[in-house]
Amino acid sequence: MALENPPGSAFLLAAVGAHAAARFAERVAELDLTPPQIGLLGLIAASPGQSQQAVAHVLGMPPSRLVGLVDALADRGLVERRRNPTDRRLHALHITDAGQAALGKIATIGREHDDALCRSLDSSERETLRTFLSRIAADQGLRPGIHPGYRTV
Amino acid sequence: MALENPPGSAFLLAAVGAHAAARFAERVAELDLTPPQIGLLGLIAASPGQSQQAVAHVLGMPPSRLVGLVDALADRGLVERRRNPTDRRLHALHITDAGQAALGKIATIGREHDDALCRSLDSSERETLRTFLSRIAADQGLRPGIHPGYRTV
DNA sequence: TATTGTTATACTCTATAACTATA
DNA sequence: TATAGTTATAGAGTATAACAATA
Repeated sequence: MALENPPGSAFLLAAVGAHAAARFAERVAELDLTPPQIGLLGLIAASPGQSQQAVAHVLGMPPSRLVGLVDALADRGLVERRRNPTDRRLHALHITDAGQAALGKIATIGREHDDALCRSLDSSERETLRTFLSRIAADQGLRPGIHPGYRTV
Repeated sequence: MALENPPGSAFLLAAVGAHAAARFAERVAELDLTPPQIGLLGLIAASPGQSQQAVAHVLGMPPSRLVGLVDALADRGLVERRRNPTDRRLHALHITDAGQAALGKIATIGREHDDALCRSLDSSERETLRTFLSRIAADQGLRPGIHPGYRTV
């Protein structure tokens, strides 16, 4: 889209945001994890014990898609499914110690990523940027910490 | 990715950017155009007469992918392929009057989209946001007006 | 009969590589 | 032999819908 001169805020946001997402995906590939898997891991850590249906609903994705993501994390021992004894249909999702350790590494990578992306802004400018982006996110109905890319479009 | 509290700049950028891109795609669907088609249309308008190979290289996509995009725009009469008489292998890409008209509508939609996305910022804040984003884009090697989503990852 | 999780199927998007026409 | 453009094939990712287990 080479349309406006200079480009508008929305185009810049989309372009820089796509770049940020691509660079983050590159960095975490080192851990053999994808951004969707990491988003799920973070959500399970933040609110453990939820059913797959509940988590899928929060992320705005079909439950069938969640199965594969949980499989990948469970195969590696980062999360576990615990059957509810009173209603054996439910699989409560919990993070493991290995999962917590992985989240620690991810947080470090995230900070490095943040610094590299915003190295052309000083610390006060970064704060201003975060303020503006948070305000837009809230105004646009984005839930904090949930990437809208999960949603059905 | 619900990892940091509060979320870092990179995550906010990726989330807000994905939201911006999704809303823009919704708006231009009314014209029966997709964002990649629009990006190509804008590039052809900005530098007409280039070969498909050259355009594919600028956008960072395989030439085979460009064929389908050009087909879609040419079928609708928005662009045209002109064979180079001295080297008949080359197809120079040009925008048509209908293509220019479509770009006009797209620009209007883009401004509306920009206003809706940034309605929680005043005009001076929007200017600051554009400044910061432009600086990040330049620092990160993003070429002005080219969406990095075209690139091979 | 309703609900949770899973699997099966089909569809979209894309890259790679084969092909053609021109040089 | 080399290059521009095109077509064919195959792979990834995803949604929809069918299915099995449990209530």
